[in-house]
Amino acid sequence: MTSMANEPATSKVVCTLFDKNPRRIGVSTTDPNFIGYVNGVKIGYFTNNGTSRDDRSDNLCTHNVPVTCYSSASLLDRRSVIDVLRFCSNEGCLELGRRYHGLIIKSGFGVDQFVGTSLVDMYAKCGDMGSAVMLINRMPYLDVASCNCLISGCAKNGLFDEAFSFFMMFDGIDIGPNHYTYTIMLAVCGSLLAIEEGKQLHAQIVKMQYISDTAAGNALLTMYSKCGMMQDAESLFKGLVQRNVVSWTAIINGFKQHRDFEKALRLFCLMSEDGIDPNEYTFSIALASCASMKNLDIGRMFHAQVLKKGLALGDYVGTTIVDFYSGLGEAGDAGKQLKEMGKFASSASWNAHIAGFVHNEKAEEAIEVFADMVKNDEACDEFTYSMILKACSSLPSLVTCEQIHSRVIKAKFVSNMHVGSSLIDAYNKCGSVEDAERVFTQKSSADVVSWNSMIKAYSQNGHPTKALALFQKMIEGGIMPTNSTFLAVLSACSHSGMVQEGQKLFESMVRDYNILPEETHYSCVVDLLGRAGQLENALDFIKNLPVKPTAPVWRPLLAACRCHNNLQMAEFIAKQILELDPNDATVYVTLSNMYTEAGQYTDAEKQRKLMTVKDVAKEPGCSWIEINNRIYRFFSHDKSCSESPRVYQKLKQIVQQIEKRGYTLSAKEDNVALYHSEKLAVGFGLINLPAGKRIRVFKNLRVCPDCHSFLKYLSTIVDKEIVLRDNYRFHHFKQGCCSCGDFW
DNA sequence: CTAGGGTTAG
Repeated sequence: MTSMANEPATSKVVCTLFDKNPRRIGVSTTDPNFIGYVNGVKIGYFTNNGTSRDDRSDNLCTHNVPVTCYSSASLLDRRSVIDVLRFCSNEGCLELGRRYHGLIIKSGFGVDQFVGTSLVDMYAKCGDMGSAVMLINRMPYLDVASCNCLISGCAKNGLFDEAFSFFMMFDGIDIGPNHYTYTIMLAVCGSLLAIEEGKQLHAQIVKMQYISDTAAGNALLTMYSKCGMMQDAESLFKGLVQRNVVSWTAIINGFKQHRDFEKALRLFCLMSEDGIDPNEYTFSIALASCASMKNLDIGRMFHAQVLKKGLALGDYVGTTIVDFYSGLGEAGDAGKQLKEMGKFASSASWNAHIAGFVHNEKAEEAIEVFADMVKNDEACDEFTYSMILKACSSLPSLVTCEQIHSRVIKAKFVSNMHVGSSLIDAYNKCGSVEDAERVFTQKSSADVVSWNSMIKAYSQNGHPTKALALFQKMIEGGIMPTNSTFLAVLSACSHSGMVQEGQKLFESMVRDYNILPEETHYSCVVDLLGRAGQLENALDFIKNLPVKPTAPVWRPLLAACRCHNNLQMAEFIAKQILELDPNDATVYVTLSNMYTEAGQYTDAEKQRKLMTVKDVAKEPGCSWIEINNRIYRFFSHDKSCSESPRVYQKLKQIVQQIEKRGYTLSAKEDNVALYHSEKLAVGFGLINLPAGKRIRVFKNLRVCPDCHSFLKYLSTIVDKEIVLRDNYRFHHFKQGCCSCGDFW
C-alpha cells in the first residue's frame, strides 16, 4: 500500500493510471472509507457520511412507502423493488434503502442488472459511495447506466476529481459514454469552472451527434453560463433545436447569477411569448431576481402569479417569497408567507425570515423568530446558526452568543466553515477575544475564513501584533490568504501605527499572492498613512491609484486631516468627496467643527447651513445637536432610540452637562455612539477617539482608569436605565485603552 | 425497466 493515507487522488494521478489500461476497480474490505484501487494502487477516498438524513426514514417508512416494504421477501416484485429504490434515492433515505437491500438479496432480485443499477444509484444519491462502489464491483458486468450512476454519485457528493477518474475509465473498458454521461460530466465541469474540459466535452457531444438531445444541450448551456461565458451560453441557447422550459430557466438563471437581472426578467417575458409556461423553478429565479433588484412591485406581481398557479406554498418558491419580502424589509408579509406555508416550510424558509431581520439590523426580532423555529421543532442548520450568530454580534450579547454556541456544539456544527467563523466573529464583536481564540484552536481543521475571522478579532480588539503573528502562521501553514485576510492585517497595522509593515503587506498582496486590491484595501492604506500623520503621502497614494478614487477612499484622509489639524487639505478633500457623494453629512460636520476650532465662525456656520438646507443630517440611526457652534452627532444602532424626542433631549442634556464639567467631548471626534447591550447602554464616544472609531464597552474590555471614571460619570447623568457594568479590568496592559488609546 | 438538464440562504 502507498502512503497517500489521507488525501483524495487528483485527477491527474488517476488519469495517468487509467491511461495504462485499467482493468478493474477494487475496494478495501478493512477500511470502509477507501473506495478503491486500480491495479493495486489506491485511487480515491470517500467519507461515509450518508447517514445525515436517516432521521427522516422512520416517518417515511410508516407513511409513504408501498406495503411490500414490510412484506416477506417472497412478495416482492421487480417493478416495486425499483420503485422503492427510486423513492429512497429521491428522498435520501439510506437506512430504508439498506433494509430494502437485504430483502432484495433474499428475494434473489439482486442479480438483476436493473435492480443492481437502482441499488448503486440509491447508495450514491444517499451519500454512501463506499457501498455504491462495492456493489459496482460485484455486478456480473458493467454497463453504461451503472457507470453513469457511479459518476453521478461522485458528482452529487462533490467528488469531482473522482467523477473525472471514473469518466476516464470508459476509455479502458468496452462500453462507451452516452448522452447521459455527457450531461453528468458537463455538470461536473460547471461546478469546477473547468471551461477547457467543458469545451472538449462539447466537441465530443457534437461528434457523437448528441447535440440534438435537449438535456445535453441544456447541460452545455448551464456549463457555459456557470463558467461566466454568457455570450456563448446565449448563442448556444438561440441555436438549440428545441427549447423547453428547462432551457429557458437555465438561461434566465445564468443572467441572474451574473447579476443582469433586467435581462433575466426580459427573457422571462420572451419565454411566455414563445408559448412556454414558467414553472416553479422559473418563478423561484424570477422572484429571487426581484429580491436582488429590490423591486417590490414586480416581485408582488410574480407573487400574485404563483398564487394563481397554486405554486406559492412549495418549498423553493415559498421560501423565495419569504426571502423576497424579508430582504426588502417587509417583515409582515414575510411572516405571513411563512405562516401560510405551515408544514411545507423548510428550515430554509425559516432561515430566510431570520436573515431578513439580520440584514435589516433587527437582531432581537431575528432571535425571536429563531426561538419560534426551535419551538416548532424545525431543524436548525448551518445557515440558521450562522445567521443567528450574526444577530448576536450586532446586539451585541455575550450571553446569547454563549447559548447559541452550546447549541452549535450539540448539533455538531463547530467545524462547519460558516458556523465556525461566525462564532469567532460573534465572540469578537461581543468583546471576548479569549472565547474567539478558544473556538479557533478547538476547530479540528481551520479553513481560510476562520483564519480571517481570528486575525480580524485580534486586529479589532487591540492585538495588532497577535494579528500579524497569526497571519505569518497562516502563510507558513500553506493557507492562501484572501482579500479579507489583507483587510484584517492592513487595519491591524493602521491601528497600531505600523506604517512600513502595512505598506509591505500591501505590496506583497499583488506581487506574491496575485490578489487585486479593492476599494476597501486602498481605503485601509490611506487610513494607515493618514493616522500616522503622513497626510501628503496619503494624498500621493490616492493620486497615483490605478483607478479613479471613490468617496470611501477619500474619507479616511479627511478624518486624518481632522486629527492632525490640516484645514487646508481638509477643504480640498471635502471638495473631492462632495463631488462623488454630495449627501455625505460627515463632510459638513467635520468642516464646520474644524472652522469653529480655528475661530472661523462664519465659515463654520456656512457649513451648518449647507447641511440643513441639503437636509443631509438625517441619516438613519443618527441624530445631531449643535452646542456652542459645534456639532455633535449621535449614533445608535437602535433607530427608534436615536430618533425619539425624549432621547434627543436627553442627549442634549448630557452634552451640556459634560461641557459644563469642563470636558471637551471629543476634541477630534464629532461622532458619539450610543450602544445598547442586553438593555444596557454601554458606551459613549470619548475624548480623543481615533476618527471613525466608536467605542463599545464590554465587561472584559480594557479601559484605563481615567476613562472608566468618565464613563461612570456619564452613566450617572444619562438615565436610570442606563447602567454601566462595574467589572472592567483594571490592570496594566500593553495595548492602549480602547476608549482613549492611552497606554497604562 | 436502470442513468441526465433548470430553483432558496451565509
